[in-house]
Amino acid sequence: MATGLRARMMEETRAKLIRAARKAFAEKGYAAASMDDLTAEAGLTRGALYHNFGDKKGLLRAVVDEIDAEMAEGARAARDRAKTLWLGLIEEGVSYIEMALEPEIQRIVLLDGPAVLGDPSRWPGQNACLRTTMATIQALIEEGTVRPVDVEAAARLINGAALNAALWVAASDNPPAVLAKAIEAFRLLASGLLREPG
Amino acid sequence: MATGLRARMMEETRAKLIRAARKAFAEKGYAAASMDDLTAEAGLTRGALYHNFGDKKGLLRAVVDEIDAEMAEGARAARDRAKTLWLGLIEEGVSYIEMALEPEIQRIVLLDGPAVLGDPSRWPGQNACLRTTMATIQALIEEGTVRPVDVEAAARLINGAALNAALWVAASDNPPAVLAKAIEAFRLLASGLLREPG
DNA sequence: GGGTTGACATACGCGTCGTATGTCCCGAAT
DNA sequence: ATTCGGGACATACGACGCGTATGTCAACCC
Repeated sequence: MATGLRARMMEETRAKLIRAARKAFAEKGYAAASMDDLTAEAGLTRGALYHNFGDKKGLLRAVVDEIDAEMAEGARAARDRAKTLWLGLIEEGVSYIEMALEPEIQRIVLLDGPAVLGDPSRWPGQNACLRTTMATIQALIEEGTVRPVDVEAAARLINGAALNAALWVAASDNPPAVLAKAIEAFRLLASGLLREPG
Repeated sequence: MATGLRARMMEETRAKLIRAARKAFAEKGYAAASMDDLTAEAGLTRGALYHNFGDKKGLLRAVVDEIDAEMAEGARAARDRAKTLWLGLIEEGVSYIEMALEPEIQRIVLLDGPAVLGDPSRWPGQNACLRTTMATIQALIEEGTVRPVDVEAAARLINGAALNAALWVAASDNPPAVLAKAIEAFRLLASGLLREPG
């Protein structure tokens, strides 16, 4: 590949900035995070930031894309561990609920992300989470397990329910107990998609 | 009630500020809305703002509470127009989806609200929307139509799915068509709560 | 090895929030 | 009726943060 020295340095600084941004955005929220402090923490200045990401929103976009990819990867792993495809869909949802308990994901992806970047389904990072769920549902329909339904609509609703549940769980006084209730309700709701109710 | 002149003036300025805030927050978003412009539009200055609402977040809280109450009222009306209680729950959800198509609700309640004020279930304005759905589900369980399930969990998931669907619909290229798909998928999902699948 | 390009630092202007201070008028007490 | 206190709102001020414009130095190309 013969990646020149310039390019390697560039990737390094981008990585450092994204790392610092994940920390700052998660701890203080997007609005309260100072670009001066953030870049200083990364051992750089705002010059590097505006050169690499254009503006503050650009940095958030990069951070969200990275986390989104990690979430999708986790969900896919959860799905593949399940015995059947249908249980895979359930585990995928449960996985989202559990992942969203992490403050970093809460704050950045679920709260600030949509507010600053707009509707998640329009994110250019292609929204890996949504695509993963859509693929699973598509397969379930072809398999005959799930009733024919618009794949994107179902995926959106399922993910929306899961992520919203996670927000609720994380803000509750007793997360473990509430998590159990949320998962139970999620199973019930999801079963509405089944051709033969289980 | 013998409300004094002072109190009446106060209510008037609060109302004027909230009116201007709804407009500004909806059009420019919370972050980009200038308190100077906003208060000027209301024929006042920032002094009135900080006296009545404490800070910018306080104003947003007041706005969100007002809109939340209006949404809950609309949902209740939709529910009461339905033939059966179960159809009432569906209509309530559909009502949320349709209401959230208005940019004002989108921007203020669904995007900026959670980002600035945190998890909606913790909003002091008691989250009228959620309570309305909870009441409906509770009645459905007592009626025997819906399987026993944690009421708050079910309501959170149902509402989350609906509102998330609305975000998707509003951001789509062809809202009417997408709206139909969303409603269809919503019906399916909700039917998962039914004791006897229909 | 000199010129060019690009990555990043530094310096500045502009706008905004929150507060501290000032002003004026309603309402009550005498 | 006059005075006085307090509350509602206006004005003035300080601090901070974003984005841009300008500067600098090292890496690539010939």
